Amino acid sequence: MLDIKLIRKDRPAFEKGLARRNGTYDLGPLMEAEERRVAMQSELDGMRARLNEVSGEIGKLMREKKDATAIKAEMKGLSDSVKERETAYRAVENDITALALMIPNVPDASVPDGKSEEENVVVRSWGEPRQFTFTPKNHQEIGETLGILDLKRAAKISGARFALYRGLGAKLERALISFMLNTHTANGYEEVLTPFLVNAKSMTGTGQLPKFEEDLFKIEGGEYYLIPTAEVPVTNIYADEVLDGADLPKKFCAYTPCFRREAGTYGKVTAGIIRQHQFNKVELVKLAKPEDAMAELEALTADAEGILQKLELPYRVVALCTGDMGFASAKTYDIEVWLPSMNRYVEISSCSNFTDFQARRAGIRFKRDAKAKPELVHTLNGSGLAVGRTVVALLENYQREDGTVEIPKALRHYVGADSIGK
RNA sequence: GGAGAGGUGGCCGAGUGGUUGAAGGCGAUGGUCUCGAAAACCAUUGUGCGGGAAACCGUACCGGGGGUUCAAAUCCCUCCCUCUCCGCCA
Repeated sequence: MLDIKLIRKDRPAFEKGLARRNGTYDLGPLMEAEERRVAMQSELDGMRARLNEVSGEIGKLMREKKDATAIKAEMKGLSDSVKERETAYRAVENDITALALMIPNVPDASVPDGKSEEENVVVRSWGEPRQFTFTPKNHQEIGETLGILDLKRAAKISGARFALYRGLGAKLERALISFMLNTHTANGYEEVLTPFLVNAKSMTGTGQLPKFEEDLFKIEGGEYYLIPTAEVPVTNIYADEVLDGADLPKKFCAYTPCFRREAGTYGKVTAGIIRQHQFNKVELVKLAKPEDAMAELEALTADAEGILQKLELPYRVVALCTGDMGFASAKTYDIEVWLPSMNRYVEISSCSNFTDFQARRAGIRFKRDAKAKPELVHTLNGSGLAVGRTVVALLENYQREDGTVEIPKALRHYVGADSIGK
């Protein structure tokens, strides 16, 4: 959510920022409602002041055993109209909230302009795509041949876009989760294990609701949503709290499964386990002081990259352009890993600075010192990494001509094997 | 699932329907004292919104929502959450 007070001060700046995104966002209805709200509040406050004053006088009269019937009757009228106006005021407030929740974050000045992912900017690359002396297979073929991936039976159990890992495949997935969490905790992130079902308030706090409900799985009965990312439960850990500025930045890492409807993606990658309704992910989340947030984004991205470096997987980092950035983000880097079967880089992590956008929705604040006013923190997160896609990258990049797969050195003692198959 | 108790300021904890934004304690902050510290003492100490350059003024908030009343932390309804006991269960 954007800062309505700030919009009031400099509306053109916000309009310019929003215009850089895809889609058009009209601040008109929001600000008109806000103007109405302010006028209504002045009026209401005045009425309530009068009511409070006279009520005090009535109290005095009653204690002195004097008659207050007439003045009571008069106040009944005022009291009733206050209630009427309060109802109208609440309606306007609700309108404002509903409108404000649908407006995306303003892109940071450093974000490149652009309409679509075509215009994202490659920031850096690491590692060289391997030159194969044979035709590399895709991960599905490798995995099924090795008996570590059984998508047919996953489809039988659940349906399309689900995975069944077996044997060393299952162990590889588990090993990666441990490896990632251990790496991140060594870098100062606190490991947390969160609920995988959350309420609507948490989803609203991070921005999945109300606008993107169709992307989410909702539990029948209406109480809970399955998390689409650990970002939701982790960012909301300190919702409606005031943190001590000395404790910032807060750094968390968390493993969770992620559940996504993937509605409207029928045309997109269907082969293998690239795009699933359920996948595992290790997430990094930070709560930072505003002035530190951009530097923390760089550091967080580097921490995510560290995993790929240890696994010796070639990747590149891309700065998303304004047209490709997510709803809540002010700046996003995608990390893309090289996939031989597709002969291109594919997203394996997305690292974003949400500035105060989520913090305002979720009510996450901090105090610089004991006397200071509370301020909104800035929130950040990034995948560190998507585990399923890491398996894909490992299988494809480390495949041998004989169909076996080497396990990268950093992972061997987690898996307890040097290779898969043989 | 059955029975009961409770949700008040950063924390603990009072609170008879009317000078209660809320006693008291702890903590925190500033000060006095001290070579310094501790202790003691004094003072200050919530958040949102509106107005104001500011001092400050107004208003709302005692789990959420609704109601009764001139007036609600206090009464009523409802929802949520926490705790205790019994049952069941990973």
